[in-house]
Amino acid sequence: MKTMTRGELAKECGVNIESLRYYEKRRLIDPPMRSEIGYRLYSNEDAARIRFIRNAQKLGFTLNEILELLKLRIKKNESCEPVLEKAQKKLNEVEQKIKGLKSMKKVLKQMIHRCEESTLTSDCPILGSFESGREL
Amino acid sequence: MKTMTRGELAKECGVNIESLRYYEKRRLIDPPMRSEIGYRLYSNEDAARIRFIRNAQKLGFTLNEILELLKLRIKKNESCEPVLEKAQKKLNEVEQKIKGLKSMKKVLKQMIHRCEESTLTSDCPILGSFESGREL
DNA sequence: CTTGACCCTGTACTATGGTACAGGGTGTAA
DNA sequence: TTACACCCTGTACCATAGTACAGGGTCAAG
Repeated sequence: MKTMTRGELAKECGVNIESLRYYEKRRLIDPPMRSEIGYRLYSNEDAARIRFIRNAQKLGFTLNEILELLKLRIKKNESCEPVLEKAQKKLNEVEQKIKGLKSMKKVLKQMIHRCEESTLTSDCPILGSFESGREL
Repeated sequence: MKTMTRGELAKECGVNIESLRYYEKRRLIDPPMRSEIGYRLYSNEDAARIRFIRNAQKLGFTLNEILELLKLRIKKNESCEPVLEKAQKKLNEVEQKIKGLKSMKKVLKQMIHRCEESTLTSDCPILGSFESGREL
């Protein structure tokens, strides 16, 4: 299996080299294999995990939430119940976020439209964008 | 016009009373009117602004980004060009976020499905969820 | 055989986004 | 008239998520 050093992985995933150690400390990634002289050796799965973490962060999830997401793996001989429940909860969160982003999208489009039509008004559509989405 | 004190606004918007002062310092809200004895008096528009801020935060925008969004108001006698450009940029960001959330949604649904069907496997679908969305 | 580019550990510092006082004023209700 | 719930300012503290050393090891190229 192809492996990467810390610097290579950091470059590959576009993260700071120190962040990798930080994620390891926070248990977001498993302690990687070590070479004979003690260098960390990362797998492609580690890379996928790092990319997942960065993407999820951009979507507004905290590292703790991301840890929860990552723990949602189904292991053999283990009850599915708790996983199912958490996955369902996360799914709801994700759907709420999508909803919120869609209203933001709508309002941005409105603004772009107004600009293009030169319908200059001083009221701000952006403030109304969540009026009916307070529960997010 | 109906006004609110700091405590009332905080309660109304479900935020800590001190956060309001913090947002004022960060210029996310204008310095509000003051009563004769110096109490802050907030309008309904201020409340909408606070709600917008909180919602946008949950969607993964930083306070600086939110400030950018809030500045996207069209003022009379002002060129629309820069607003248009920024709005377009923000719109792209929002669309990318929606994309990312949709792939996360898909993968969560998959997991729920697997759970329900008791198709226990040890491979984790979550890691693949962004494989084709690295540009987010 | 040493210089440069990596890696290791531990620890300290930073930025962001709050949150919590301390010390003081106001205003109404018992 | 004093107790309580508010408000004010300034400043200090906190958690999260990194980021940057210091001090030291490894190894390939010149």
